[in-house]
Amino acid sequence: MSEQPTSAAPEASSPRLRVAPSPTGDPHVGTAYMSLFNLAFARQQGGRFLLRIEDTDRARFQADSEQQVYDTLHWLGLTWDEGPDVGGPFAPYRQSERLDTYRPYVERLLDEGKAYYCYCSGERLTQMREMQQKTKQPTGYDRLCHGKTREERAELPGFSEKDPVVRMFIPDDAPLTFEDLIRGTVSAPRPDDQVILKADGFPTYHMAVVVDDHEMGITHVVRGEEWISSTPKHILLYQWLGLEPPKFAHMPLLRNADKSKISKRKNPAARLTWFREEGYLPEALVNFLALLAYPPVIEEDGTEREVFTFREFSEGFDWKKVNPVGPIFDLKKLDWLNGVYIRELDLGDFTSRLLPFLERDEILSGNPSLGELGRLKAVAELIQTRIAHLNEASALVRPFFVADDALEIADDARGQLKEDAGQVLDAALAALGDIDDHGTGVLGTDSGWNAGAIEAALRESIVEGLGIKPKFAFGPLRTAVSGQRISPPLFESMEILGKTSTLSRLRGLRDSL
RNA sequence: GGCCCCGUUGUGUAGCGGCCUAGCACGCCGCCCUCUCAAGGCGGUAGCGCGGGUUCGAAUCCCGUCGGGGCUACCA
Repeated sequence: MSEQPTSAAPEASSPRLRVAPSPTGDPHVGTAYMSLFNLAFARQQGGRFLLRIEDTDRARFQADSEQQVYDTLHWLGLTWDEGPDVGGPFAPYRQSERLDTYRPYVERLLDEGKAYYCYCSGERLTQMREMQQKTKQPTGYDRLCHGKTREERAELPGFSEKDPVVRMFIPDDAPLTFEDLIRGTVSAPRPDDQVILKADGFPTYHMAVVVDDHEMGITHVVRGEEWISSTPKHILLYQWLGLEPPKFAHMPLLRNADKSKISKRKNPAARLTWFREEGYLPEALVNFLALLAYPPVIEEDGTEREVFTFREFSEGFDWKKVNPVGPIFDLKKLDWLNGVYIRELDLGDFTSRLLPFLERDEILSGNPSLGELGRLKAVAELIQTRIAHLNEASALVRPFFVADDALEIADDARGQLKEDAGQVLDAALAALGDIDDHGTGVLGTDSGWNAGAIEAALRESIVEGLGIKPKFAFGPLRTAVSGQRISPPLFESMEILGKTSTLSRLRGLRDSL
């Protein structure tokens, strides 16, 4: 193309990076991973980060996928400066809307003999490939169509009546090495005559990516390692078109436990939406993703710190520090990190992040009352150190929001009860019955019914009075109050439930023995 | 099959010729704390794939080998 948009292109000092997912299903964790590293560098350099939708594969296209990409990346806080939804100086950012853009580039390559039409049928290509594999030949198009007119080609077998595709005519001296920001000098396989324009008129990835990256002023192409082998095709296209190639950084691939490339089939965590469903905090996931293939932050005193913000990650970012080894996507550390972030949340924030999960699990409505929120906050404080995922909250919170007579006693909790359970419950009923639960403070907030008083009364009557060890003394009470074998701290739970509810539950279990 | 990328405890990493009897984090195991479960504290387990070189000296450099992965589409 003669009039390249050099005037509109940004200064060399201002990097422009992009992530370019395909809308072919649930957004992939790899997209977030690539976005994170792209963004870290872009922000550090004061450059721009854009989102481009690569929807050239019409067969695998899924309409709702694009919106999911927006949602999940927004959720993670990995936001873009230009994209299909927000626009930008190089719109449109959806390849299906840029078909006219690619055509002149293809025409030019055709005119100059760097590309040619291919009329081979799919069957012929498949057969050819199988034969090559069988005879242990390198696979690749055999150039049957090269230099032939449609008519000449039609005489030969394996001819397709459909519109022809356009293929690159790869020269013998095609450059096979390039500089990679992460790996240094990299050599890649010699390409075969790659299709650049499909029969349906859509460009393939290889054509579109080069044209778009150029037209959008992309300075750094950061993508997965799987693209190393096709980089020579892209470099060749840049060369043919007289364009300056961008810098390349090929990130290691995330792996399944068996070390294969991470896939949705083998790993539920390959789906980005999964993390939100499971109750992971976006900041924890971002931190975790950064830690894969990248070292911790080094403190002034030389110690390492693995918990850090995106900002810290971005400020110290260096391609040289990226480990080219593909990490196994092992969630253990993410679970720990998630707990760390959960504990760091202030109580109000933590409480409100619980809401969607409690609504989903039908513990609270989408519009809880002030009283419910107050109680939830009190419960939240008790469970904040006790959950690693937000979706674990429901089981612990539920007993606080069910009617006393609707509380279910879990089988394992009931099974733990010993013969002295009745005796313990009776003693508790008597001891707690004596506590005055009327408000005594200025606002009626200080009550005799508080965890300290409850604990003192129960210890006196059961531990000291009956001589039962604390561990066994409180088990039946826990079962009565929560219906569970494990629960938030007992005395605090009783305080939150209130005297009436607590006694009612103790009596309920007592009566069912 | 061909081409390419990669190789430090179970996982993620530090290390870039002597500071390494290989550090850190997670996990796992044990102990402490304790009304359950967590959280927290303390301690422990486990690694340079292998074989040759180079060198006074190698996890660090070179070669080979083995192993894993990716690509090899009118998918990205």
